[in-house]
Amino acid sequence: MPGPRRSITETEQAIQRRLGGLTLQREAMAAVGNIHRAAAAVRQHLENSVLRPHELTWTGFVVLWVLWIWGEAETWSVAEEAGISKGTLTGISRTLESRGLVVRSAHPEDRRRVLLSLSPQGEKLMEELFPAFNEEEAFVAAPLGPEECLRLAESLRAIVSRLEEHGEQRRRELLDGENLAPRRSGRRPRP
Amino acid sequence: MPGPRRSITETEQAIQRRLGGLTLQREAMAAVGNIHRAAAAVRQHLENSVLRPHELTWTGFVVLWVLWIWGEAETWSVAEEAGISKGTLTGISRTLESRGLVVRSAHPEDRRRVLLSLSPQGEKLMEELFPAFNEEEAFVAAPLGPEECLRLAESLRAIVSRLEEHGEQRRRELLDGENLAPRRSGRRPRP
DNA sequence: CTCATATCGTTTGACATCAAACGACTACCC
DNA sequence: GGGTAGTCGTTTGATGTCAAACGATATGAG
Repeated sequence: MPGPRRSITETEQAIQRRLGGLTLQREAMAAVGNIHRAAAAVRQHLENSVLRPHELTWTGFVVLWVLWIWGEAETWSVAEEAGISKGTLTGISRTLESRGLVVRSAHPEDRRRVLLSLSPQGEKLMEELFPAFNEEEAFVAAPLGPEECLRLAESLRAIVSRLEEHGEQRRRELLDGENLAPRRSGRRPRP
Repeated sequence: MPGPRRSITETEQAIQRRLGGLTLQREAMAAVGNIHRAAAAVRQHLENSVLRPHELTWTGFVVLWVLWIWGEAETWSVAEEAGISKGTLTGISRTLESRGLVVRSAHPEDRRRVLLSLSPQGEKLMEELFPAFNEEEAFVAAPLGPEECLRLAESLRAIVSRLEEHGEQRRRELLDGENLAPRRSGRRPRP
């Protein structure tokens, strides 16, 4: 870490100064802001400690993890669990398959669908990787202690559940009137 | 939300089954796993509610936010605060500059450096965008209540601080012996 | 002054990422 | 049994992402 990086405390003080006048929900802002800071910091650490020696990207690992936990699954379900779009999963699973970690097989009853599962080699990798990964999870969470970890997990779970249950409706309400132009990027209709 | 998505509770039960045999730090795993689930869910919600009508990406917004809070800053510092690499920032600031939201100016004493700041237009956008953004932060954090928000923020801050203080050393220890091949992707040395 | 070394932001190449468009396929209706 | 409406995974195009290489500039030593 080379430069004089601003600490998280300094950042929060600067926010206070900047927002001196405005009336805002400071608690929610602190919580949500720190979720992202923590997620980025933890992801960076895990990528550069556990994953890099195996040349695995974060998302690649998440996909392997999903298949390890849930076993063989259809692609749409894997994308959902991994939190990525189905288009992204196409690329990821292509990469993982080329490395021999994942097997793609046809659905027996519907030729549109594809089933993903771990290869024996992928299974073996996860058995080695997961304990190391968990070791680093414990390292980053060390200052918290078991009880605080569980309370943290519980609070975060409440946020995820809220969005699972009410997020889509909320977005509909917010954007109802507004005419959403189609995304600027993405495939173009043929002329 | 089309398909029968697995809930976060179902996921945690599946993890329990899969890891029945192994000895693991379950509390840390639950905490860290939920940090990422929550971060992804919240980011998705904010992108698709507040940011999309303005055609802003998440990272673009974060960069604007950093400049808004801190004022004019050098690029390396902005990249650090935004949690992205300096190479990525080059692209982002190019995009934001082309939209007239950000101004790039030369450092008065060092012609290698570049200073970034918000344009008046960018300033105006943030004054409009930030309250809306904060409103959605409050929406996602609604089930928690102010005290729980602050406790959540505090726990996350402890994790970020731990990595700020001990992360690099930890990675050095873990990877010391291992010979890290240079990243597969990235620019190649010319022949 | 000169030359080596360090550091800045940019470029590069490989891949990730999203949503819309698409082709292949299934399912339903009459 | 012939259309057609819906759903699957893939392709596409724009942008994001990283770390190493790079060119331009600054700094320091002799």
